[in-house]
Amino acid sequence: MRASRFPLNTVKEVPADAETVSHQLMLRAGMIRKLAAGIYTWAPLGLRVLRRVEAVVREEMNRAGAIEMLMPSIQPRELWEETGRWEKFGGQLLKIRDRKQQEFCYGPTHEEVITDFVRAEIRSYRQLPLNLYQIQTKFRDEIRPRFGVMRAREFVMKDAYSFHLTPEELAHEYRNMYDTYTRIFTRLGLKFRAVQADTGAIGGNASHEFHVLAESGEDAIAFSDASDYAANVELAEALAPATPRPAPAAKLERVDTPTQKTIEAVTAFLKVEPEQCIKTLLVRGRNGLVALCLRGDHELNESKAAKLPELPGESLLADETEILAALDCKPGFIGPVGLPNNVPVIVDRAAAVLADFVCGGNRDGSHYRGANWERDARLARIADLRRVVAGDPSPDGRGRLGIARGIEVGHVFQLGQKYAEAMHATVLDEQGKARVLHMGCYGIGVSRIVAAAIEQNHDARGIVWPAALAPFDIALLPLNMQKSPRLQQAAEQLYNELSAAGYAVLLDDRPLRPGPMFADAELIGIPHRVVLSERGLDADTLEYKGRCYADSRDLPRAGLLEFLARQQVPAT
RNA sequence: CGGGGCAUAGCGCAGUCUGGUAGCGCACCUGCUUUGGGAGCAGGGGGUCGGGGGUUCAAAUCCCUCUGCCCCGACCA
Repeated sequence: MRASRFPLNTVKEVPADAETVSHQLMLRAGMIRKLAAGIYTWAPLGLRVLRRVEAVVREEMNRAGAIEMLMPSIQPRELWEETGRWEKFGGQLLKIRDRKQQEFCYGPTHEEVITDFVRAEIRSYRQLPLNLYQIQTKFRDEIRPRFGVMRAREFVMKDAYSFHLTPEELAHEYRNMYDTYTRIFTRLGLKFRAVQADTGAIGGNASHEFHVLAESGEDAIAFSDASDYAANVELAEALAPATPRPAPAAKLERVDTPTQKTIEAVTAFLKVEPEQCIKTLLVRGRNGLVALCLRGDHELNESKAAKLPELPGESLLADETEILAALDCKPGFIGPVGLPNNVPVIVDRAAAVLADFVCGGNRDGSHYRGANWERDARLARIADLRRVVAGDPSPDGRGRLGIARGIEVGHVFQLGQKYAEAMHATVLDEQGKARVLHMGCYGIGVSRIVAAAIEQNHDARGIVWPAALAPFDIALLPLNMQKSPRLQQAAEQLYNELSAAGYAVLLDDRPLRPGPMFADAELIGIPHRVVLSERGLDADTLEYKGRCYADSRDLPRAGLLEFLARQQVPAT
């Protein structure tokens, strides 16, 4: 590609509304342009990168035996009614109407469409197992799109769906996809980690997320320092403390805490540590309010709470009005001691081994100190409620947990029969009996990977693409070529040679001074730079510099192809 | 959904308080000089000041209203 013919619109100034490095660099490099909140145009430069991600994904999916297809992005309401998700999916589902006032949604995912397709097309167990995928634009009406294409409303996703006669077959394909994802992210040059994930409201047996490790990541992942245990923090189990609860030593005593409503204020006021306090959260249960007790320094893990049988499948804190209706005090002074019997108390494992603790007094402006379970407060129900923190023992019994931040770029899921059952997707088995299909689904955030790769690979001058993702392999920069016919000729010749050898070359034939040429090549992150100059022609050399190296080196002009081959520059 | 902020040339901003017919930097176009790390000089093009309504002799500026965008928060007692 000749730079004079390619819309390279790089900018020096950092766009005002871009917060993350990847967003800033993608805008500065001219890869994307915003059209509306969370909706982006992929400029030619950005599209080249996106296509390279797609190429790797496609190649590995095909190698794994999956088969590509393409489903519509517009989907009729009726299909979503079958699974109940027209309502349940919530505000993220973009609903639209056609001229006849028929309702559709813009697909945020394709379980319904694929299941509809498969139930019509696949009739026999002999056609199984089957793994179908597509690479396609999705739309999710995010509450808060941000960070450019990292959390966009419209984005490109690879979604695959597999169908099986038995759970064993499904588990087998799940493993196949897990391994395939590992290969994909490795080929893309990303530092990533597969972690156990919450199956959440979707249900199902097993699920793993693939996270690119980056400080700007929106997810927290917990991993052991001594084993390969890794899980999304939402899922990571907090083990019960090994030490038993000490016997009560202190007397229960009510203390005045006129304005101290938070753990921080109470501990400062009473001169105790948060570890010695119990905080009590009131949540909406199936039948009235439920009290959740945690140690003062711990935080509630809402997805763990949501799974408690006492809660309606989600964890919503009660508001002040509800609390005042049930208790005689405001939030900030609630505690397990003397709580009405119609409010069930669920105690976190770590909170359950405290003795002589401080807790709310169930009266405004009042706390207890020296409180003890069983002696002063009910301890009928103990559960794992809290978010793990760094230093907690690993749930597999080996090592301690660390917490890292990650960007979720892939998710594999054993869905089981949830959709097949709702939509009556069956095949006939050997006995001629209808059997409901078992289903898996496997997603990769293709456009998000572009941003995630930049988060991991950049420096002060711009993007430093992993080889597999670079929009061009080589930047060919002839310095001041418009003044020198022989330099022009040499550049053209080298450009043709490199292109013929399969490299994606950007020949910078713009009449620019050297500075801006170098700056552009570095900003857009081309891995290899070859400089041609009058000086070099005289000496029959050219200059090579790798994007991630500080220094350049002179090479004999004739030896470039051989040199590049040794550098393992990818040729497409 | 709640709170805050912003909207003026492709981008980044000033001008708004105190009304008087729109400006700076980058980018872009032309010419000359320059040429190994984002050049210099000279000239030039580009704006219904987010939309609508109102006040006024006069509105980017004051008032009303709508829209879009950004940030923070969504209750950890």
